[in-house]
Amino acid sequence: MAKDLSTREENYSQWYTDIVTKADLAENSAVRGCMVIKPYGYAIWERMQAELDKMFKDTGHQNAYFPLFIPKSFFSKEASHVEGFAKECAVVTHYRLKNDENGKGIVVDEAAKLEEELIVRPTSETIIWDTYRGWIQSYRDLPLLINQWANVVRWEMRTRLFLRTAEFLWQEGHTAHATREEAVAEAEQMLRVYAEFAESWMAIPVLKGVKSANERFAGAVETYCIEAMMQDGKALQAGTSHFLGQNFAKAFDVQFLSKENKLEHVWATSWGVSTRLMGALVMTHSDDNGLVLPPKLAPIQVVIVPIYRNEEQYRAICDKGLEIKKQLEKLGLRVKLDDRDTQKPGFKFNEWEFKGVPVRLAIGPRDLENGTVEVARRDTLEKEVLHIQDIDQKISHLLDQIQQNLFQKALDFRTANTFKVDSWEEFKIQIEKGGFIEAHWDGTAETEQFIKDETKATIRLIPFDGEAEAGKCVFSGKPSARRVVFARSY
RNA sequence: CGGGGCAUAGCGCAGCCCGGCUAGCGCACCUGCUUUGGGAGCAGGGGGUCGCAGGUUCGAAUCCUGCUGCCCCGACCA
Repeated sequence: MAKDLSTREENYSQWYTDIVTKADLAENSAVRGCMVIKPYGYAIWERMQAELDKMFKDTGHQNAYFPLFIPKSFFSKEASHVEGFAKECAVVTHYRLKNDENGKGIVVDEAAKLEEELIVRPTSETIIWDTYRGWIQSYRDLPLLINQWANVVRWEMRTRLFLRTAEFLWQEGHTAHATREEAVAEAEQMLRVYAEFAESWMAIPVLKGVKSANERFAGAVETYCIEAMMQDGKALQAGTSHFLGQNFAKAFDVQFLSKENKLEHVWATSWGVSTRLMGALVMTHSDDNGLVLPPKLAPIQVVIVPIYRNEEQYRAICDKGLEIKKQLEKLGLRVKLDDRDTQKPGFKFNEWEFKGVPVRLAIGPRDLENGTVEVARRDTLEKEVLHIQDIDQKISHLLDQIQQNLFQKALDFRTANTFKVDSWEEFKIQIEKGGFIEAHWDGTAETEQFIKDETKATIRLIPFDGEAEAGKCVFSGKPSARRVVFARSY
């Protein structure tokens, strides 16, 4: 049915690219590694932003904006942070162009060299902490709870639309607290916010946990994360939240006077999700017929397609369609009446299916006579005929059902592809098949590295809700107190 | 930065080995008529410095040399 689309079976990564480009979410740009997010894709991102922003504000955060450029010297102040990002920074060295003396276009004016080079932010900890020094004097200034929506640049070798691009959009929260406990609680709280968003809005089930030292954010004391399973069995980190300890406060000399009149360094967190979530959304729900969107994030939740033979029918059916649209919009639904006279119904059916619209209503002459409408749901591709007077209640209910069904399907898939493994032989076999592996680990970086080198699998997280269970490390045989989750990842 | 491949209409490709008339096909696009309950049919039409620069030749998309760009595979990563 869906022509021009690879199937997941044939070529999973081609299938992903096909959906992103053909559903009009994004395309590659003239700039290597950078994408153009197209209106339909951006509309989904805006819906994500709107809900996340509300969740951040509900938890007491305020938005602000910090510069795109960071003085190079700021980067060197936190040792492990520099080390983590140095290899992928874009650097601004000059501030002026001029006409080439030989008449060959525009060249960099070497006379306009910056005294101090500027880094295009790969993340904003350094510029933000340099700023916070001026904002924080006393415990009365704490906690400081700030978020920013921004673009960042990480010069990646290999890029893929949404999943890894040289420039991407994200939000980064940066908070300052008087105590260690409060900062840890903040990092944990924001991870719960992310998990809630992923599960309730994106219909993506996620595991919550802590990263191993190898996978920790550069400059963090502890990194928390949510991990989702894609349909090819690989893991995708969907959000991270970091407890930064006093690392940045010390590097940037951010101190406050406590109630006891003692000068102390503040405690910090940072947390972020990016346009990568768009990739997660595509890879979690979509099928071989195209994109599948959860109703809560779909820019169009219901599309109405009129079917007609002549001008007279066209007008009568579009009138009815408009009536239904208004009726549904009163319930707060996002509805589109596709009254284009330039495409045939069959074309429209396929197009909206490909674009993942959760519910399609078709109205033709027969329906007009019978007072009915054909309802098709994107997730199961099932169709039924309803009486027009029933659609008010039924459509809202159907959208809820679709939202739940998508979550349940994704959860069932993850459950079916999660395995407890207790021997190294079994581990090597299972990892080839994909999915999450729950195995014991001796807690050493050496073992983790060895497993990665041998199998390309990494520890995705040490689950929060993992039950204590004594066992032996799947690789070294040394004692272990709990299982951790291994997988190959994006 | 190492290994491989590609560059011909908006997109996808054929032609190149073995040089030769006006460079072709599918999709898309434009016009008209018939159509419209799962990607319409027919007819007509528009669109190309064959990546760039040299060379060989009577003649180059095709052969030779150099350059540039892009893609794929590896090391890095949300």
